[in-house]
Amino acid sequence: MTNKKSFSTATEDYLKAIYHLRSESAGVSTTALAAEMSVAPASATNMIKKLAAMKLVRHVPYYGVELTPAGEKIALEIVRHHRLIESFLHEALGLDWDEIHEEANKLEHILSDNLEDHIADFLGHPTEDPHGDPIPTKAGVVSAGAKQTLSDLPSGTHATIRRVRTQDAARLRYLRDLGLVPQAHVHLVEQAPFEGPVRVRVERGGEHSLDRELARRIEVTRTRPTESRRRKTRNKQS
Amino acid sequence: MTNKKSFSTATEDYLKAIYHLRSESAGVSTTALAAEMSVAPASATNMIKKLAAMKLVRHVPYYGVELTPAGEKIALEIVRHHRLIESFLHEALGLDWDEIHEEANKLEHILSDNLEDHIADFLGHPTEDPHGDPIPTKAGVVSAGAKQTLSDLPSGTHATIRRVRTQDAARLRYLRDLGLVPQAHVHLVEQAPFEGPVRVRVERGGEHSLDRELARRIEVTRTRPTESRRRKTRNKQS
DNA sequence: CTTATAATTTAGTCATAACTAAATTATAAA
DNA sequence: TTTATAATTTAGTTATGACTAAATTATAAG
Repeated sequence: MTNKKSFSTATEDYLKAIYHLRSESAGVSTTALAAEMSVAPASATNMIKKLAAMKLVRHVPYYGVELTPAGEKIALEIVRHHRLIESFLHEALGLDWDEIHEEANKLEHILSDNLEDHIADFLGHPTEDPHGDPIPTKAGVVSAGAKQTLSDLPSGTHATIRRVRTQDAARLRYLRDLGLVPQAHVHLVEQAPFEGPVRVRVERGGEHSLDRELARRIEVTRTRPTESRRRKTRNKQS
Repeated sequence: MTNKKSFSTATEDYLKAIYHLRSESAGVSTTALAAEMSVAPASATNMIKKLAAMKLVRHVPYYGVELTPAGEKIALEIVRHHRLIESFLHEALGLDWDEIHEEANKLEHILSDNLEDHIADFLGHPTEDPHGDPIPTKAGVVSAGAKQTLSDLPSGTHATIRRVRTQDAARLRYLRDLGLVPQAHVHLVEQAPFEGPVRVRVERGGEHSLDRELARRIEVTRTRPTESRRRKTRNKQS
């Protein structure tokens, strides 16, 4: 039980990147991986070969890579670490939600099992981080996202924000200032045609126009305007 | 103001080790440094030359190294990080005091200025960590230790434990079980001759014999017997 | 004053993970 | 089908920081 293999920071980062880039259809291309890692394509090729030798990825030259079960296990562990740390930094230490991603990128690699458990206990075993990203369980189970985005909603509908898919600090600050954070209730006022902006009213906030690109990064679930919403009181979801 | 140089983990660890090994008199020997770093002497020599080239240490071949002001500044920053993290892990997350040293050894290198500040705020800017080790200020000021140890106390005296100078997990667990932790009040029952054991009674704990070697690692300040102690023991001199 | 021993340094290797430049393969256009 | 372009891989280099073996320097004993 003491034989928990240890991998380099670089190895873990590549596996995490592949995990984030993967899609159902095809493998992850060398170029995409290199871009995600901010590294020259040749460097990615090199690393891919090492990962393949370690049986953490499958590599079909000129086609792409995909994670093996062993590789995915490590990737999920890192993602769990990352999101637990983000939650902790936000909840316990009051870091802003645009600061936590970069910190977590460094801390995720040196989080011991023991410390991970203490943090999870402290937080009450959360299932999502401050951006609404699901936190994999220790066993490696991730709750499926597959949500609508602000960009998909018909105008006139109401929704609750569930997840904000960006780690860009400037965008995150902007969205926070607008009140567009997970659990916020919004009313979709208008969808401009021709991929134009989306107009939303934020409960307890103003009305704002959002770039379509950004709107697509905001995942929501539709909600009906509730009694409590109309009365401006807190509402409990079932 | 954005130009804060960044050093490798290895560099920081060597500087910290030199800081811990330094004495007023002489430089730190290559062998001692290599031992502290668990590295071959030749590796230490190599690193010393790099550190000297970076003007972080002064090196007199075959004599030893010592930190330059620049090197000491970095060492103190790492020591501050280390002790703040130890405090945080203990206070906020409830890790045992024998677990925190190893965790802090990893975390100290990747603590951002921002996170450091948040942690210090959270803890209320403590001046000592859970072992009683002083936490350097941001400016690099360390409160002097220079205390008596349990080994120096005349028998019959009372004292308060101020600092426990070991990071060995097993010893720390042992001392904690005996109640020999900072702020604990003790009564020195007997000093056995010929470097024999030290017998102490711990307030709200039992009476124990401590190896002289270990006793020397426990720093104390003399205190007069408290009300509660006097009522119980009815035993004084001084 | 030599010599044995201990400490230290030098020299040369290895592994990791980045880089550039050149070669190769795949894909799309003419 | 040939060819231009884009993607990918190969080859060789670099910087860190560890290692061993050999050479050097300092120290203490006879």
